[in-house]
Amino acid sequence: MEGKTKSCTIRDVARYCKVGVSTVSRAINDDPEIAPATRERVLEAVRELHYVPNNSARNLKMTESRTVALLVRGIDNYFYQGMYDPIQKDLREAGYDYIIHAVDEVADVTKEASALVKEKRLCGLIILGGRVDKSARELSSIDIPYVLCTVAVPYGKAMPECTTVGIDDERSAFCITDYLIKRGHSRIALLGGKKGDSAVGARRLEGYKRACNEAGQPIDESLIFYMHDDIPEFSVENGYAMMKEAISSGVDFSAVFVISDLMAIGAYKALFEAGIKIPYDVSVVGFDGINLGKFLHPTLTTMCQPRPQMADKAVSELVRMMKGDDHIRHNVFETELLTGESVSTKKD
Amino acid sequence: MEGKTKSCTIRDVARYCKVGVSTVSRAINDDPEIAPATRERVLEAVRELHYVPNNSARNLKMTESRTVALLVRGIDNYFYQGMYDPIQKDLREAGYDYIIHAVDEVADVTKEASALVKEKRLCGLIILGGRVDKSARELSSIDIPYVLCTVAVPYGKAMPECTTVGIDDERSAFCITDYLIKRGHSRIALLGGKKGDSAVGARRLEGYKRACNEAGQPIDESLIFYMHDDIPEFSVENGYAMMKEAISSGVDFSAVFVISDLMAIGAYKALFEAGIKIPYDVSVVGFDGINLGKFLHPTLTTMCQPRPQMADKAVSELVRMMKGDDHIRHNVFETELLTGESVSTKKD
DNA sequence: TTGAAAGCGCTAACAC
DNA sequence: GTGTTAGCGCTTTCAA
Repeated sequence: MEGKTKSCTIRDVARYCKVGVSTVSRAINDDPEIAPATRERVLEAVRELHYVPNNSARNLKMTESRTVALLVRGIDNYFYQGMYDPIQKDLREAGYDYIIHAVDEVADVTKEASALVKEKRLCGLIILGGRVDKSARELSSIDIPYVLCTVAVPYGKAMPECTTVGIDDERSAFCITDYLIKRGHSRIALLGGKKGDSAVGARRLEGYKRACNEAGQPIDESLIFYMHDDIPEFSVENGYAMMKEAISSGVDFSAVFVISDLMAIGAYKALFEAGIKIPYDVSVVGFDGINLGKFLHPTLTTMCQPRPQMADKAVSELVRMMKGDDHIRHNVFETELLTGESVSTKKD
Repeated sequence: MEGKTKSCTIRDVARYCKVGVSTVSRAINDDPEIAPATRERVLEAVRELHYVPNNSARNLKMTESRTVALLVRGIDNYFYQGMYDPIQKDLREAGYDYIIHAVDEVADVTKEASALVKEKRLCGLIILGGRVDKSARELSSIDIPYVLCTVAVPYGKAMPECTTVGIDDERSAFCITDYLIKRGHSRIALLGGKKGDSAVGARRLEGYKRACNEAGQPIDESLIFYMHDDIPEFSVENGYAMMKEAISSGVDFSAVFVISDLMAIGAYKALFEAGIKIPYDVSVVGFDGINLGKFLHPTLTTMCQPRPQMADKAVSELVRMMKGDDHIRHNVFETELLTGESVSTKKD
């Protein structure tokens, strides 16, 4: 058993094989102009010595790479499931390596991004999730092509000056609320975002309000419930707590619009525990279109974000830009109403 | 609007402020022995120029860091939800920075780990998920403290020679199968791992078999179902497909042991669609103890892996080792039977 | 308190 | 084909 040897460098390998460092470098980089015999000898030594190239040094030296990073904010967000695979596949097919770097909810995406770019000599970047606000300006310090995918833009703010892939939250929320209204519901509760949220929560709230307004229904603030601050955002648990709050508030409603499917699962539970039958007593709609919705009972009616297509687009847009086209584009995807069994038609 | 300026370096900042590079270095690293006035001036320039230090160069130079990496295999695995937070929090409290690096299912964890260690000058590493098989030997090339958390060790293989945190899959599977047997079930279907799996799937299968054997029940191979290769492992969809297969096979069973909770959600759906009532017609138990189980209807009986405690332990073990204690320990956590409403007692 | 200079490990010119 | 060598951008002695 060897002790904690100071990790060996390219020079150690070179010395070991009695060759120059560049020969070792060539061997490990599959340089064609090296004698196959030498290459084998070097590679053998590499294995022998457990040599692993120091990427920092490598990245420092190299002028360009074929590496794209996927920067994810909120790694455990169930919503992204189903996006990693297409992104990875598309990127591979386009001939790029890729790495996933996750940052936690509180991290500064912009900073992480800049650091990552420098560190890895990235040639492209996809930022998944997060929001763009005051730090948006600083995004411009990223000097390689990048695209923002499903990144929330606070209501009222201008779109960032970079390529984006997303949906129109306001419009989608409008549509699904309108769907409920068309089905005869006039008292629709909203399980929304955090109080004071200015991103997705706010956009979806706006859509909800507009639908009510256009249908001539006054907004009843007592029908609007906000996420609990002490429970993770957009979680099942939060949906459960919010729905319980709605029920115990005693306010009357025949339908609920829950702004995320995961929260809707929690809402289901709260309704069930209260003996309220979906959709007979109360109709429920979610938002996102995660796969779990189809496995609920009753299956969940929701607005589906076309995640695989969005993932594909994020990659194709990035590839386009990496090839030199520095046009900025905002790709707004249509959401699709996924009809489940959780909504009933109300006849007065 | 500035063009794509070649990203600026410490020398650019130095020149801009008319100071030496080391002064800039001191400023950005909060070196105490620098005049506050100079520091401010430099920091101002840093902002002005959008200067971001190149981590590769930094890591290359620095001899030690306080950075720990969390290497996750299968980033979209719902199971890990609830582990990121404690790990992050514990690490912060212990005074370490940390980064999350995700590798996809097919990547070579060992290689990624070695590269990451060198690249980031890590002082510690937690590997979450994945399995240890032929590459186990090469783990030894990681020359910093690291711990394997919820990493599957193939059946029959010796435990790796490093600190681990996990559960006894065989024993846990035994317990929950035994629980079903004690509740009067004698024909228990198993929705297991992939055919030929040698890790968790195999261990849980062994536990199932042992429970049957010890209860004097012969193993009926027709009761054992394997994951479909064309559907993601351990997914809801796979559980659904497997359960459908079990139902349509016509084989008789009064209970099902599903080796993951997520799969159990799919199984629920298949049973429901077939008009089979849980737990009256068929009892269902899962494995893992993810939060969603409590939100199902009926709530899921399952073996709960104490994820937060495992996360805490992973960190405390790592910290212990980083402080110089190079003792290896295998921490095997007890799983806990979480009783839900999905199991009925069968009286003959 | 600050600046000059020596590398960290690697790649890529350039010589041989 | 292979070796020598000049940096990549940074931190860190060591002098001033």
